[in-house]
Amino acid sequence: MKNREIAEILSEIAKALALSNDNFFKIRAYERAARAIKDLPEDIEKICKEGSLTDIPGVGEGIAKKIKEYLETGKMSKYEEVTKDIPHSLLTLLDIRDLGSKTLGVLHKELGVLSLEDLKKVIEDGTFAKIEGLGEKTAEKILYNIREYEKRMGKQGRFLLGEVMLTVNEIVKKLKNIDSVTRVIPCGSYRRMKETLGDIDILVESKDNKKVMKKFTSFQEVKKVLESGETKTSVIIEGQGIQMDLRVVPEESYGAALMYFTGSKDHNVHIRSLAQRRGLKINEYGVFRGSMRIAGKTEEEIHKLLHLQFIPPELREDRGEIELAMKGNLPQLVNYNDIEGNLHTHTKYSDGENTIRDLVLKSLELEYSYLGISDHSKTASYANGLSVTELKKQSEEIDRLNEEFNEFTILKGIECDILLDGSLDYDEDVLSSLDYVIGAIHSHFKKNVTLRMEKALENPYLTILAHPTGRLISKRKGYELDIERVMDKAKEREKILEINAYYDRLDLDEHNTREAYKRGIKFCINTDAHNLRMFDWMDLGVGIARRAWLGASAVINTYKLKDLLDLIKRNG
DNA sequence: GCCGTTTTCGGCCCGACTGTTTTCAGTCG
Repeated sequence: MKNREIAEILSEIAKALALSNDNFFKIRAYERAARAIKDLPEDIEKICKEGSLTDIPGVGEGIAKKIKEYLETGKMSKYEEVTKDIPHSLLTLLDIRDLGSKTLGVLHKELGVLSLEDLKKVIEDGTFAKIEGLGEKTAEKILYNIREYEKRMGKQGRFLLGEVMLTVNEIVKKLKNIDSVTRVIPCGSYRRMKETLGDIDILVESKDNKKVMKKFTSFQEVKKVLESGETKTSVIIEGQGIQMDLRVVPEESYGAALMYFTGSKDHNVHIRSLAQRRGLKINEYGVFRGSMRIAGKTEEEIHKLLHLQFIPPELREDRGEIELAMKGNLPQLVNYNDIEGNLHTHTKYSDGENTIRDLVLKSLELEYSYLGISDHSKTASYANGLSVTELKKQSEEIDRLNEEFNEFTILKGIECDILLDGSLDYDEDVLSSLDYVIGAIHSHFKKNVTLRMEKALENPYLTILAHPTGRLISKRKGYELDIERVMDKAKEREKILEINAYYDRLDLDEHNTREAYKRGIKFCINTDAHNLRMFDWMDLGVGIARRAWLGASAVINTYKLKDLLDLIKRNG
């Protein structure tokens, strides 16, 4: 996939144009196209071959032609042209907070700044502060931001959703405890359930802005206050170093503020221009006709006023959801409370921390109606995989517990290693004694992974393929495999692909999930839980499913027990 | 450079905060 590569080039063109003071709207067009391509679910080369580049929102004839040129020749002449007199080292300086193209353009022109070293030098020798419009305070602020920039250089610069969830929950709880606060909702990419976040946006409903801001900035989690006004405050959070933006609005504006603060940016721009064409104006305080506010209290009433079906946050990416909402054709998405059970879980029998009973009680707390136990198979010695004898012992314990909890069902499963030759880790008679088998690759990531998976998918006993690409978001790229072939085989053999909601895996990701969904493949959302707390990651997996536009019928662990058994028995 | 429920030309979302200014430009989301 060259999506990221092309997005980066378009973004650099935008930066170069900005430094040359080119047309503002042209710059924005490049930025928008770059964002759309970076987050595109499909492979851009495939789209180009189909001749449908201009179907991408924000890509017109001009940019399509440039992308085509790049894919065919490996070069983009527009990029070469605009960066001819602007070194790459200058463009990267635009990633420093509060240093925009206007300021950097002046520094380049008047002080000859070309690099980070140059920039530091002109700040330290005082020439920076002498430029008209700048000053000591700005110099100090930029210097601080340079240090922060240097710290995150080389790092991804984004945070994992599952990683920031705890921090967010803590702070939401504290905010709710403030007297005048009536509602607190995390917005932004957090609410849209993107797998990684750049920052955290929190919306508060209160009549006493000053009090909220004062309390918030004094929370012990706050490391530095970037800015703080009547309605908006930005801080850096201790530990993770993530930025948190807090916005306070009154009740009558809460719906409009939710929409504004949830984004995405492109979705908002699209919605607002739609309103504009109807003679309306939308901002974070409401929908206005002239100076009259005619809506704003809830998101639902704003959608209704614009003749739009309600658009769930996870779809708000300007990928065609607005057009569908206009026609009332949005997909019915799987819901967070549709999940009936977790089928990929580990117990003390292998490398989990809890007993089967503990997991049953946790499942009951979550109002699940069944639970699948899937400890590791015998070859997975590093994870204390189960011998045939141990598996039998576990089976007997499950029988006893099933009698004890008669309204609830525990299913017998296994996370079975797919071996080097593509075979499964137990004999047929063992596999056939189980309710279902999850196949997983845990070793030899570079050896014939595609072939091994294909062979495993042909095995009649395999039910579900675990974490199909093997990636770890922040650490490991994944197996060397042809995921398209694996998807085709899964479809052919009617096998189920797992959406593994372990916070660092999130595998399949939303793009592959959407591709597989288009093929008519079914999924199972699991948390791969090794302890009770990990059960709470289920929402991450449902978030991926929703972002990939999946309906509940594509997710087998939303089925009632009987339907689930029908499916996996037929399958296994 | 993109785009169309007044348009294939002439628009392009909207507002908060800060610092350097005496009314606003730059940056951000």
